[in-house]
Amino acid sequence: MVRSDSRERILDAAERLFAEKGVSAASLREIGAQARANPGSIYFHWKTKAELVREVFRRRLEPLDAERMRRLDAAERAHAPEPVPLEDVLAALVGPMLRIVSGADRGGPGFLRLLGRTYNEPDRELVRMLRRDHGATLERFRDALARALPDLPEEQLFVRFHFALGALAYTLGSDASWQLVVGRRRRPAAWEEVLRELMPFLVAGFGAPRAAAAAASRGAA
Amino acid sequence: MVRSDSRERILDAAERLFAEKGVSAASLREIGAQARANPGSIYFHWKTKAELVREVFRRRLEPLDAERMRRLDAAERAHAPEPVPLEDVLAALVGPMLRIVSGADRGGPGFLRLLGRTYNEPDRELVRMLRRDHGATLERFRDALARALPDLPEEQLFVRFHFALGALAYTLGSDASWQLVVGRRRRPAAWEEVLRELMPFLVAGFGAPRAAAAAASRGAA
DNA sequence: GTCTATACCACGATAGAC
DNA sequence: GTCTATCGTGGTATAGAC
Repeated sequence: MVRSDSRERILDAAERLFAEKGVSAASLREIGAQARANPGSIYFHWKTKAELVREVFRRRLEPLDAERMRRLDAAERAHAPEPVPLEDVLAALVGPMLRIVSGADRGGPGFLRLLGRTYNEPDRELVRMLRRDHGATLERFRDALARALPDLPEEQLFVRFHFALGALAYTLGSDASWQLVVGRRRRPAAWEEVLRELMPFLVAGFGAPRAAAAAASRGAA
Repeated sequence: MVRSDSRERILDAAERLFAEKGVSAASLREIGAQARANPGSIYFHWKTKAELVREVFRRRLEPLDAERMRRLDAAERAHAPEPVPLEDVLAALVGPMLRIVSGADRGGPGFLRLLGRTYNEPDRELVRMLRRDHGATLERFRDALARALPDLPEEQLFVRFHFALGALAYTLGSDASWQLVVGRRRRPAAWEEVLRELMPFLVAGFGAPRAAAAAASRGAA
């Protein structure tokens, strides 16, 4: 408590500001101000801004990834030698986010917005960092999806996984973009509900018939 | 031609740099350098950076939106008093992008990446501008989707439209994010092919059973 | 219409007092 | 461990020569 209280305050403020204005637009000065800490003291805890960013993500993603893995592990055990069904794989991927959204986790929803935006971030270094630290989870789920859909050619599976991540990231990251769709109406539903709606959308999308062979698609029997 | 050659060069350079590094990270200095024009002369053509950004978008989106509208108009005429089928609505939305991607339009693919990213941009002003200038198209397609899916409650339609735009925006905007999915493999397919794959994914997603039922569903084909 | 030069400010980062 | 003070860089934008 006495040790380093400001450290946590800085992480909280950084997370909030990153989610609100984007990582690059949020300045250390402003983070310091919101955390009631001096911008200079950020450099006592982290060597650079990038290190601070990294810890903001790690603090949230490590438990999130761990729970996703746990749920996928459990599903794999439950289905014995059979592959885990598509719905259950997706539930293990998306479900743990519901928990964070559901509010027990202070500031969690803000982080999900940040996360959604960051996957589509132009900053190469940031995405590379995210992948180095947390890419293993996505790879594991990608492989689980491949086992759940053995008839879908690998390349199409990758593309569809990409679509799914897009729908997810956009849903999480958006805020302003809701207004593009919804216009002046009230937001259509609480986040929890929206994530629940996402599931059947993705299940159906993954199960869709293949695109017309008109594209002269290569490979893939 | 003689008149203001640098003006077009500046727009091209700005578009390229916005797509590559993001709107806020691309500086007027760098834009000027790439356009072989002086940063100062940008201010002869536009009052602020925001005005330049606005024109970069307008230059591409106006023809794109016009073609989308034309195709939707044509589909509506073709289907007489019946609503346009879901696939055709989506084709009118996504199809015109294929043209741009297909290369006749120099720099077009770069713009699509920019567009995809911008819908999820933290910068409130930028999104507001985009909506003011080009939101009418999305509203029109949203309404066409509502007519194509009369049994889907309005709120769920909105949410699914949002998912669809997310998959689309992410697909367009990504580049780095492909690597998250695909790992070290080669890029799975040309963009044109990927957009074609998107169609059945979205059609199936829109046609999915409602969420409540799916929560406990097992063994869906 | 395009250039050079520059004002002015906010940024990330460092040094050193306390 | 936190502060103040400050450095150098690079951002948007402007003034004025050509």
